[in-house]
Amino acid sequence: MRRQSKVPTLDEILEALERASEFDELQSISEIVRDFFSIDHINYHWVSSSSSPYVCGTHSKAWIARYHEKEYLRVDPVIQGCFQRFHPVDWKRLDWSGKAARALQADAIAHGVGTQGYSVPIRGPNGQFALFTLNHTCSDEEWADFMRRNRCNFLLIAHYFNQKALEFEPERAPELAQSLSPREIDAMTLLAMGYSRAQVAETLSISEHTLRVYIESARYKLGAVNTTNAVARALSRGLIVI
Amino acid sequence: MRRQSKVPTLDEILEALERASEFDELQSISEIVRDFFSIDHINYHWVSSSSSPYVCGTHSKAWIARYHEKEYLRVDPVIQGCFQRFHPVDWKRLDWSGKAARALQADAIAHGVGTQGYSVPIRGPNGQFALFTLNHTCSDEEWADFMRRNRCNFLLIAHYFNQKALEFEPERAPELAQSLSPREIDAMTLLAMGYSRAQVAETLSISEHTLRVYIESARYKLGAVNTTNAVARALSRGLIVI
DNA sequence: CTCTCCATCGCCATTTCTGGGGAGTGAAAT
DNA sequence: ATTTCACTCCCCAGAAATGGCGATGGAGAG
Repeated sequence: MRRQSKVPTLDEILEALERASEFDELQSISEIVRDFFSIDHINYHWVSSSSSPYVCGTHSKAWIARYHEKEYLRVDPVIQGCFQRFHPVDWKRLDWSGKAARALQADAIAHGVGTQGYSVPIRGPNGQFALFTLNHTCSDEEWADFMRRNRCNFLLIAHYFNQKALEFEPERAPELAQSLSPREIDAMTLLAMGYSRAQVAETLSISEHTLRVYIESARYKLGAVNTTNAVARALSRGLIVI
Repeated sequence: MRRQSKVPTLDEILEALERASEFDELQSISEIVRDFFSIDHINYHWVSSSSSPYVCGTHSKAWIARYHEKEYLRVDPVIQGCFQRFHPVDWKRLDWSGKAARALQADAIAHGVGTQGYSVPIRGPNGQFALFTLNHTCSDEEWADFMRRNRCNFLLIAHYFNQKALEFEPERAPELAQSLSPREIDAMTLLAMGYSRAQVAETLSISEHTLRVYIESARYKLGAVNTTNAVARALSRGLIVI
């Protein structure tokens, strides 16, 4: 048994994650994970621009502040690339050709993020989306080899981090019970597909007025101020899919 | 090394999953996984009401057919429970009190599904959702102990199954879109947040006419027919976040 | 047996979008 | 150096969405 040794096993790290009862613990576990894998940085980032940022990891405070200040979230190829993928992705495989993306990249390296990156997308209920990211400075070959050996571990650690984040932020998904009725889902889906109200009403074989009741009702349930916002909220909560 | 033995290691199972190139292979790997864990059933189920069902595993064809015939999808507490959760869930912890749910439960047991169940929710891009389920007939204590020991493995296997399913259904993946300009992203984001055009224009400190040019331009790039559709597409492609 | 929620229908006035024109600047890319 | 593209500004008229009023019947839950 290695229980007494200074370096914990992966299982012990997962257990520690499971036992964590407050945010600060995640922060210190981040450092343990980083040391365990002997890499420069690990970072957990719950991606959402509307609510307060939810980040923990070993990146410098300066970098995190700058990331928000510059609103890099909007142009980050890591975010955009991972959002469309299921599988974790090496940063080298992303598209950094945009001007804003290159600026972000240079800024990140200047802030000591590292030259190599690997991000695991994680998704929870209601369209929740987070990234678990590893960073290091080393050769491409070393990095690829390291990833080959450890990516399963990263999947698990990412999962545990996200589980805790969801636990600590229950207000993120509170009025989930307010799901939409089947007709409301139909209406929202067709609207998201670009149908006008008249077309939706015809498609659903109901009067346009009835349709409006559904839209209003969905809008109310979603706390949206107009149809576009209702569709956006329904989409980002995973209530509809287009 | 157990490489030569008849029973594969978990790593070998994951490798086999990774190598799989067609649907039928997943079916046979399901049986290997079932035997590996010595349980009654394992099942991978891509949950989607719109497209054709996507199921593989060791449940009987009769049960799968009945599940669809009876439209149990709509009332299944496993689906409803897992859809709202991030963490895998034991079927005992779900709410089986509804009339339809109890009928489903009785029907499932009659079809040999087993008395114990454990389902892992998995989510991919664009609201993709799937379940990886384990079933067995044994005591609650045995089941709980088995799950404690193996749930990390199930997370990984579920992930690999889903990865393959997504690979085999490429039409679900949206074409990687050309990105929007910063101003277009601003416009789409604010529209998604429910701002009217006048409000967006004021927020961005531009004329409403200019704003319209951005919206039109984004709409064209996204292949959208109207603003709501453009916002929906931008959201589901991860170009904007709200 | 209520009570809530879902599904369905109607009218009117006002606000907001949409689609059709056109035009000039500066920065980046080829 | 020429082209491309992002960004900015302007007008108008018709189409579409919104807000507020109200109503009936049925299914399921407590």
